[in-house]
Amino acid sequence: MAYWLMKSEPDEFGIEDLYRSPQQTAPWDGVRNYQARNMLRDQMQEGDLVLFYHSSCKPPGVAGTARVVRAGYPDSSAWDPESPYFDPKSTPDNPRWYRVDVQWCSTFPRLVPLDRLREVPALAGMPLLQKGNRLSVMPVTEEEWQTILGLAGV
DNA sequence: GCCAACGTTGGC
DNA sequence: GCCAACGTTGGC
Repeated sequence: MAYWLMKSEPDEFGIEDLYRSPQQTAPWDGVRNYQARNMLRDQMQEGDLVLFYHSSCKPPGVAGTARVVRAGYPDSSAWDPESPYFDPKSTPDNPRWYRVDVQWCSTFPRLVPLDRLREVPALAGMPLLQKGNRLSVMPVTEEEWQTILGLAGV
């Protein structure tokens, strides 16, 4: 089983939106970056655990956890002309983009802010904290996972 | 709103 | 295949 961190803007889709989804489950779609796509398509497996990160908000940080309940499958929003994620280069016969389904697991009693993550030496290697990193899906080590859950007080 | 960093596009 | 221009991300 692997651990991941996934970013979402809470104005668009935050952990409360996942909590309120049917079966507390939602597709994680709209990822349009090849590096992230490869992880969604090739690596993320049912049962993997996810840190749900809130970005582009005040303050940004880890808001809770989720679980992958369906491994990578084609992101049909790419061939929906009505979707903001429409990409005419992706077709059902030759899908370019992928998504997974995630289910809500926990909302932290308090968000663990990005500032706090930066203070912890054990987390210094996280891609999230590297200058210029823009990946919206990234792997997390078990040690990092445990450290962040510790910071969240859970 | 700014801007650094990075990815993508397209002319050549 | 290079690289300048442009678009996007996301913290500040």
